[in-house]
Amino acid sequence: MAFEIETGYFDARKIAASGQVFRMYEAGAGAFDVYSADKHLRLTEERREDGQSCTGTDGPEKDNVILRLYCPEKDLRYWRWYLDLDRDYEAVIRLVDAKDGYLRSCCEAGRGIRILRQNTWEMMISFIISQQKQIPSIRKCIEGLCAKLGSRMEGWYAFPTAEQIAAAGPAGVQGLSLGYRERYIYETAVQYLDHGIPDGTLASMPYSDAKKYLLSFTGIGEKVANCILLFGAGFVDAFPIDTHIKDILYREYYLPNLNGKTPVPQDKLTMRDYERLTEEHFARYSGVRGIVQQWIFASEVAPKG
DNA sequence: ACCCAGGTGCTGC
DNA sequence: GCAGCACATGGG
Repeated sequence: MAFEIETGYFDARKIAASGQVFRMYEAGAGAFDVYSADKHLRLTEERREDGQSCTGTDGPEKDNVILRLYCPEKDLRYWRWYLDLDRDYEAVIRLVDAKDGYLRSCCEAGRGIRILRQNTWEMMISFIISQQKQIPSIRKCIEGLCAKLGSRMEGWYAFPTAEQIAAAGPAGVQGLSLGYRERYIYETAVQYLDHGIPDGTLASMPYSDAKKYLLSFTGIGEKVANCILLFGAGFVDAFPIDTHIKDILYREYYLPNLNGKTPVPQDKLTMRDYERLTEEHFARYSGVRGIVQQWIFASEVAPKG
């Protein structure tokens, strides 16, 4: 079944390349296959040329995209929610400090990127895999894991459930180039079956409780927890700080604001220092800092199509 | 051969 | 609390 939705601020290619989702593939001009847990969506995107391609000015693009969702009717609500179409991203763009030229260029480059509301369990395992890996390699590992342990669908594999990973035993996660993450994945699956999610969904918990819960799993630390909260639980204020974001914070917000003081070398800055930098310079984006983070990451780190 | 990748766990102070 | 190190594997 095809369902048509008019929207604005949507760029599927940028979303697919933004590093937040690993199972979203371009399948020809303006068409994308998205896989989430045991669901599949074929998405097409048609852009109306409303005047010009807004380079320079920041005039809001109003409902200039027609999305077509091809999926079973019972999944329509899931995918609509997944795409986060109800959030006003133009309002977030309007928050951007006019004096912050760097961030202005990032949000222009990142215009059209929405923060997807992905499956929490899938994000837990995906971002455990992501540590110390590059995005193409992460994709390969995830597809390998799906093919080995996930349910076979028509022409693709579902993301393996915690039951499937745990039932396969420690050997189930071997032979997939997961390296030292094998243990993290297997143990997290077992722990997930034990603890479950305390009270329904992470999204319904207070932020700090949700984070504490995630940190209790083997292989989930501060950075991975923030990615899960941001991409898999709807906490758009979560701000994952990885090596790239560290470099950028140091270059764009630490060095230019020394006021004559002698710089501390970057490898001397602690995690607290980076958190302090974010607090200082991104306070005005409180509540939506994850969106800002994604603009930065996508415009500077993610593979440029 | 060397360095790095969307880091985390463990140890020792 | 925070530093220092080990941990697999693939790619430049």
